[in-house]
Amino acid sequence: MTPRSRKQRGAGPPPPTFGALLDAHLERSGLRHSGVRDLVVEAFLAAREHVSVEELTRRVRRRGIGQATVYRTLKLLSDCGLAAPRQFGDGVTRYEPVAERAHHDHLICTSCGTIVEFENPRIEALQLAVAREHGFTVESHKLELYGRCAACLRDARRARG
Amino acid sequence: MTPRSRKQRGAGPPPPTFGALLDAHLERSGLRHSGVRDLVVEAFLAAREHVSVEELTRRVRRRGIGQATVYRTLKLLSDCGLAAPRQFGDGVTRYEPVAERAHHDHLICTSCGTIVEFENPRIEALQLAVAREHGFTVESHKLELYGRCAACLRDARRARG
DNA sequence: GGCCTTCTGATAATGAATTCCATTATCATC
DNA sequence: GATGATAATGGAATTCATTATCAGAAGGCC
Repeated sequence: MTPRSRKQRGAGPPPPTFGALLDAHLERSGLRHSGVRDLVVEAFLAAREHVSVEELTRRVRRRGIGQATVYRTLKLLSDCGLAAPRQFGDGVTRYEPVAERAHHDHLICTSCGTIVEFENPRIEALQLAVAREHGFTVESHKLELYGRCAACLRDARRARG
Repeated sequence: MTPRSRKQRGAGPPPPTFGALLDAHLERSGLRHSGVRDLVVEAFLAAREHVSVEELTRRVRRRGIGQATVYRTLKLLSDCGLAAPRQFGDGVTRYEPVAERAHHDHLICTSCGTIVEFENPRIEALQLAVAREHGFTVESHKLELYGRCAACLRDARRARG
């Protein structure tokens, strides 16, 4: 058990960092550290939007990192719950980091592709209630609302009249 | 304009049938009728679960229908809003008929793959409210809750102790 | 029936995701 | 610091779902 980065300051439980959680998973699974993986993770965290493997590969290719490794790293992060894969219907899987901030859901404009994030505790509470009614426990969820954003609605109105 | 199946009985607006809606779309788009397509649609409606192209093809192949046609037909139904594509994260797109009953969402067991449908008007109402706050209009949505079903929870408990 | 267009089935093509394999890097142990 | 076992890597090859192509069949109007 590595004792590194076990800082405990002030009141409340110690906040586990992204790196610490990843380390824990690596240890648990008998995996190793690697500089390449660190670079991919770093680039992943730096890209704050929902990033595809292709996009992320483009950002690390100049350092000689291949896309197979990017696939593997994102899958690794998904496995330990540090990244969430999302499919918005265009055939490519996008990933976003979790554990940095609260869970959120998405509004997707079917006209221009804009993605807006939101969170709503009341919806989350109702989800848990529904699951319990069916005997389920909830590990994760996806909520996506597809429609037209304000700008596209304005454009549509202007074009019509 | 084909006047077929325009039955109007009792009070309230006339309920457009699945076939009538499809006909309207075909006419609007300058497409034709075909016996093969009718067979695929029939098989699609007969399979009430969320069906993949592969599964649906298996059910119509003995009548000489190829999977390219199944893909095309399901895409056609999606285009006119009579089928809804769903991706549950296993890489295959599943379709389900709409316009037959109210919209519903899904509980997916991450252990055994069971899919349970539910609907919750309060969640739907909150979704509309959230969208309005962001200036969006909602055309459709997807809500999926991933977790463990009652049976798998029971098995897990038994295996543990 | 003739004509034009759409539809169909077989198959090739596409593209995202995974796997293979030879090489390299990591890390506990000496 | 050298060694050995094994995970990690990059590029190519492969898999698999989906889409495009094309020649021939079928729908629908005259």
